[in-house]
Amino acid sequence: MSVTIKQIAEKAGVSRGTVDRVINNRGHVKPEIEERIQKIAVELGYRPNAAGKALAARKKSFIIGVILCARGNEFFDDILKGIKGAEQEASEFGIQVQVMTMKGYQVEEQLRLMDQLEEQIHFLILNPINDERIARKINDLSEKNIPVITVNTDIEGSQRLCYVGCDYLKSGRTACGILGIATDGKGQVGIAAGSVKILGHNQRIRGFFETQKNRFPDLRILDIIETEDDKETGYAQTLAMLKRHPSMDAVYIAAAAADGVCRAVADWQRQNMESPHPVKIVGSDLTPAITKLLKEEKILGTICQQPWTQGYQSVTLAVHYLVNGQKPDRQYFYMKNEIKIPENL
Amino acid sequence: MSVTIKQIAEKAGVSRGTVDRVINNRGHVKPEIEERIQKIAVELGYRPNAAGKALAARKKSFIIGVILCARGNEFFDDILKGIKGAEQEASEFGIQVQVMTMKGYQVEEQLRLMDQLEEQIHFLILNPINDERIARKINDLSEKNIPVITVNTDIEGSQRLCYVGCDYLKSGRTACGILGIATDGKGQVGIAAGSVKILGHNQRIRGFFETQKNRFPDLRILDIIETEDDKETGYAQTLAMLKRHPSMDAVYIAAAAADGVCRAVADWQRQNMESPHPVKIVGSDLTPAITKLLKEEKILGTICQQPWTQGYQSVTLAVHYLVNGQKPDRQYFYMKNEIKIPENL
DNA sequence: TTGTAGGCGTTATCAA
DNA sequence: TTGATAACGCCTACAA
Repeated sequence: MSVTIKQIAEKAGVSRGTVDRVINNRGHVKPEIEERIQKIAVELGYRPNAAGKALAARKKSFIIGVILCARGNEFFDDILKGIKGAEQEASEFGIQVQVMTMKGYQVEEQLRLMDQLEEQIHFLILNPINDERIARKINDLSEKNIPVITVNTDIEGSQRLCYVGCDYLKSGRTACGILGIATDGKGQVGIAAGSVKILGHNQRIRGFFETQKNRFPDLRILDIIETEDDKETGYAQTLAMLKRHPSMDAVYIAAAAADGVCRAVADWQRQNMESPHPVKIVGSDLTPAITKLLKEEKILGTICQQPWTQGYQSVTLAVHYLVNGQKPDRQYFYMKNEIKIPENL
Repeated sequence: MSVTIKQIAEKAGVSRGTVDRVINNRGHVKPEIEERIQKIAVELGYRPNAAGKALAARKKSFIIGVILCARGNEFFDDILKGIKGAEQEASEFGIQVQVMTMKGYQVEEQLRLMDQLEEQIHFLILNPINDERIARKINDLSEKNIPVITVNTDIEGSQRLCYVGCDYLKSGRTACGILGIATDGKGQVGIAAGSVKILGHNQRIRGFFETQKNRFPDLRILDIIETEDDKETGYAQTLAMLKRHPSMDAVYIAAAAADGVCRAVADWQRQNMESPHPVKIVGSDLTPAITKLLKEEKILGTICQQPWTQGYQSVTLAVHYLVNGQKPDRQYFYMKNEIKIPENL
């Protein structure tokens, strides 16, 4: 049976209160007694009981705030589900979760939401826009004792506790690995990014190049376009790219707008009567749209990033911080890059 | 803030004890009062607090027994780690976990271990040998109020509460999907199973055939051998198979003994000077041996089955049963079939 | 059939 | 600086 504070107190000949003060570094304990208690705790292998903590924590009633650029972006649905899942657990600690979503990536809007939440919350989970003003606001909150965790996208130059999300570099490498396998290392590849300015897409492309260089030297990357995460732009840009490079036989979609890209490929194949050949496509994430394309075998596979876990884990880390006062033990909580094909959906 | 038994008691004008009796169906409550309390509980959306339950459960001190055919099989290391992870959680409920491992698959040995544990435990997690005597023993234990969960392998004709483990059919389908992609749907495939008598390997092969038929009609399955999960047998059988079918250009390893198979392929490629061609290999699971083969690019990829989660989840389900008296809500807890290539290790 | 009281481990408050 | 006490939500033995 595991060791309790009570047992330590008995063994040390002090009250439970004193042991609690020592264990949680609350001060107000005579140094020699502190030392004795520490020693006994280690000796007995004391591990705090989470259930006890949970019960005691209910008297405090903290609130965790969440801001996501999720409106009109179905990719975030799974992140939201993960947050909902953790909310149940948080409520056992008397902790509430307040989620706000915004549409698009306006810095002003995000700053406004942060200001608004500031009064009510004790912790912030943020899907940040990579802008200096946001970074400053994060630091501002941190100083006011509202720690921040970034989720899904990270931001440079801020004091966020940690980042929970995709390892975009690895995601790009994995995509290249799959296209390398599919084309016997000889693919003529085009890349469709959302915007090369978006940090994540940029890193995916870097990762793709890295693996191309190291492992598939005969694979060629012919072109990179930007879809602006928009179907129609994606369609037009992809079609133009295919016309520029008639030998292209593979496409990596490092962003949303997979529908547009796939439609362009299909149309081009229909038009390009003189030298028809298949174009192998690898996508990113697993939205309903992508699932459909997978099942219809319009794309070969897709590289996913555990969105549910991103939501769940960020809340769990916040709960752990609020209940135990413990910071996350590392800066980066990277998700797995899961490869999905029709067979293992 | 979430609803507690106390709040329900106040609203219903009865004591907490009575509410507890109703909520947990302990009987000894006047029907009309029972009904009233039920109604209020639903109305208020009562959800029991796990922390409170955990604390109260500590007074009972249950023991969960685990039997695994894990000795000398490094695949089970991750399952054991998952069990260790859940043990921590279980100990907060005052529940202990007692693990026994055995080498090989002797029915007698497993029966002996089951007999031995029977006296001490309140729940059994079993990696069963698919034999009728084991099934009978499972039913025997169930009647003695020791429920059983099967892990990693299932058994027919028993009353185990549920199965936690790999969806072998899907695993085989996924392997075929990858080899289909890698060979442009035109591979000449050999399959290396451990033994076609092992249920899991058999299902993997069935899954592989299924996808071949439905999605890759031009892919041909030339031969199936049995490695008996032994390196040397695997080597010899594979070499013989390659000699029988010189056109073979892909191998699916549905079992352990990947080293032997890969060595045979390498040797054969060295010998077969007249018509050299690459042989693409897909494996199963992610043991240290397989990881090495992946990194050396001797195999293309491998299909994994979340062994850690198998261990963790089986214990969690047992804990949940013992603490809440609730049976798992389904018969099958299937793991994801994760595709691993060097880039997303 | 129903209510009361004490305890599970931890923490906060108040008194000494 | 330290100790005593009550509370968090749930369960159970015992009393009424």
